Amino acid sequence: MSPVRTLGLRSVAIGWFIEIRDHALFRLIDAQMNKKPIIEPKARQQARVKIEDVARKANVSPATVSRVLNHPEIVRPELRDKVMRHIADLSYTRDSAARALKSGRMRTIGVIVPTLALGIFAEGVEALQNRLSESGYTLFIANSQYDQRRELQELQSLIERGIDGIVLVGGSHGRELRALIEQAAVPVITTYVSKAAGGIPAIGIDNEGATRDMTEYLLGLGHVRFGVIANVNSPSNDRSRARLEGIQRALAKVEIPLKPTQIIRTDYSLVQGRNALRQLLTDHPDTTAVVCTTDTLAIGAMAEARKMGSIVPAALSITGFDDVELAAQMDPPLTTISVPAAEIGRGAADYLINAIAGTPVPRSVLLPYRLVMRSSTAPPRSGERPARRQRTRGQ
Amino acid sequence: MSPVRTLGLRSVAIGWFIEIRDHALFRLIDAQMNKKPIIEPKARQQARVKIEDVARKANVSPATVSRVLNHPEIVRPELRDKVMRHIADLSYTRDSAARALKSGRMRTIGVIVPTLALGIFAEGVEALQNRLSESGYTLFIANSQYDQRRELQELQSLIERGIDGIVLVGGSHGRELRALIEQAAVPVITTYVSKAAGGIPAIGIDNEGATRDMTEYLLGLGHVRFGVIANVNSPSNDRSRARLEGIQRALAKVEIPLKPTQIIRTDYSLVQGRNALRQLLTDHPDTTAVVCTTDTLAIGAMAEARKMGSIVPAALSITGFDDVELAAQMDPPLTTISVPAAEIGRGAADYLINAIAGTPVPRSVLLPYRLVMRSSTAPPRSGERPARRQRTRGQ
DNA sequence: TCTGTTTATGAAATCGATTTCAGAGATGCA
DNA sequence: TGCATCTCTGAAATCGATTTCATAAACAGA
Repeated sequence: MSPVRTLGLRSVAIGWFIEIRDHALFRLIDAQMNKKPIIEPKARQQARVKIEDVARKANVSPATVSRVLNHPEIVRPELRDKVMRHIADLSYTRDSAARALKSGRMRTIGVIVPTLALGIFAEGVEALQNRLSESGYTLFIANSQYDQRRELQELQSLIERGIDGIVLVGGSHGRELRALIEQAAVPVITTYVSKAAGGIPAIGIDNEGATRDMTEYLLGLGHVRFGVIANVNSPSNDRSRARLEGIQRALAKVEIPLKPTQIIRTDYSLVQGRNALRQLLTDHPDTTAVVCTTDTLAIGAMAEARKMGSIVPAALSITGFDDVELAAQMDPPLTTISVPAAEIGRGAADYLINAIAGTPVPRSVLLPYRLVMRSSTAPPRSGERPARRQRTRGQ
Repeated sequence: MSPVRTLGLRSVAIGWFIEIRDHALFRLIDAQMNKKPIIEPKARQQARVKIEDVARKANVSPATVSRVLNHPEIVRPELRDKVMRHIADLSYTRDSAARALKSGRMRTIGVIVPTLALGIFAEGVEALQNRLSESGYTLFIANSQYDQRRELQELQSLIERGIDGIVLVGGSHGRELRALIEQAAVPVITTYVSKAAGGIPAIGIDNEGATRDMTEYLLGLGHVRFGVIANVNSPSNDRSRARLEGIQRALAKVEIPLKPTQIIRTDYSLVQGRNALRQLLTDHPDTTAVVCTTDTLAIGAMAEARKMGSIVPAALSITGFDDVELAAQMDPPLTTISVPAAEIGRGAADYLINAIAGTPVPRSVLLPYRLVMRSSTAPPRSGERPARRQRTRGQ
């Protein structure tokens, strides 16, 4: 192919319409034009056992074998047994591609999570897979690294794969993504949130409500000088933003100001939690309560507090969000919000299975969270306002 | 269907051959016989755009459209552009089932991990998926919950799906599983170990060597009274067994006895680590070094040590394995073995991609681990033997 | 024994994309 | 100009399982 032709194609393609260049197929075409070696299909190593082979050995027609597999009750028992024996003999398995082609069903669900590094997502995916597996579905997994553009690409790839349903995380997805889903006419559900943009059904908890509760609990203990550590840096993480809002609302309601410097906006990691707490206590040494939007940040904050000589909870109350396994084992154990990740995963699976079957399904499911009060929180040492109730706590 | 017939089939089926009952297809048949509603295929929501539609609109044959998509360089540029335009117009995507049926390639890899709850597996899967995605592959995920029987079932399901390659974890897999893989003629690689039964290629670290190093390091510090906490209860977890063996060999070499009561055999969890340490110190109060086969156990052990008033590392050295994010943030930071999980995932992906393409591939890959010396280890307070070198350590 | 019904099975069409094979048209050379 | 060669495109076969339709066999009732 001459360079001129390539140029011609390129300019035309760009000229028309920007979306054309994004078309999933074209990315592959580009790859091929650039001679990036796309893997060559290799000849099948050995003849696969086909339904016809079974049929021949059992002296029946392929149709009968198919019926034994798909509608055993309409085949005469002796014949059925004979066919089953031969199926086992040849250890025949059906070709799912052919099956999917004929039936139009892949029996496949896709999930796109921001990352698997978060235990809470890993747990949800595991529950999702287990439930799907019970119903004969298989799970495609992809991760977006909190990047909406990448989420869109992965989704495109999954849709091309012909998935029957898709599980997303969070409520903020671009219009492009919603259009893609709509056009593919694939059932979707988004998870870990209670509602999503564009009317996508959701299953999860009320993140804002949870931190509002948490903040009110701390207010109830008598705290007035708050600090917040929130991983709100990635635009697609609406969970943490909702959590931050919950804190802000609860404080606004009782007219306690929260200055920008009292909110550390950061990314997600233990080390970031450490740094955040250090900065917080440097800027506002009189802080008595730190609300974190994830346990990881809270655990980092606790580690740093210890290092800085600030006793938790006597001098400083710290709270988390997620209730990871470690939270209960910290010293002191961490007060946090428990998120029913496994239930979310199972619920998402059930939703999609029903939606695919055409069974009526609820639009969205709101699951309860639990405020788990442990010993990382206590009344402030000397409340400015009289503490409503003095609780004694261990450690 | 009459109950008699059902009975007949059952007894016959059981009578023949136990393996027959395990055949994947038969599980589905059972489900259907029991009238468990298997999801009914629903009619396609809307007529999907087919290659023929594009061909008609562009006034070419389906063959040409296919060529534009698969071998663009052999189509005349003007024609190619026209076809591409119509493809974009109709936002046509090919039916992957039909494609897979014709080409015999699904462009799909399957992975079966014991669980995703372990960060180290989640990390590996994430790296695996990312690398595969770059090459146009999609990843099926399944988990075995450390159950070999379940691993076999999931594998069967994946093979029926027509996967082009399979990633496993660990080196101990039943003969049935190996037979299944062999028969399906699917490239396979197992991960996190350096070698596997049945000649399955592996990519990972030398688990035994790692704990041997760790133990020798502790011996070098002057420790002689050891305790071991090992999650060796699940039969499929050969990693932890190898780790336990590494400890035993290192001690045997210097003729330090390790009584059965000095080895706590347990499951995998933080709480189990706590309990194990308590029991260890109850039975052997003079223990100075505890080697754990995972960080989670070690972290649990550290928490319990603190609670029991045993100062780490002054009174008790504790070591882990995996180097999870938290390990470095503990107080004191945990001495452990760093496992290159992401590298393992990437390596597995590369291996399979090459194997599928027919490129020669190495049989196995041994990756280096790192012994990360932190402050949870120190010379024993009063060495029986003279400590070779006194190190001062923080905290 | 014969007709009408039910039941069980086989032949053949079908799903959608890919690819072989053959032929139409363009081009090169004598 | 005529023949050979090359390039490009279309018709049709193909992948493997499912399912409709038709038919053979079995059976009931008269």
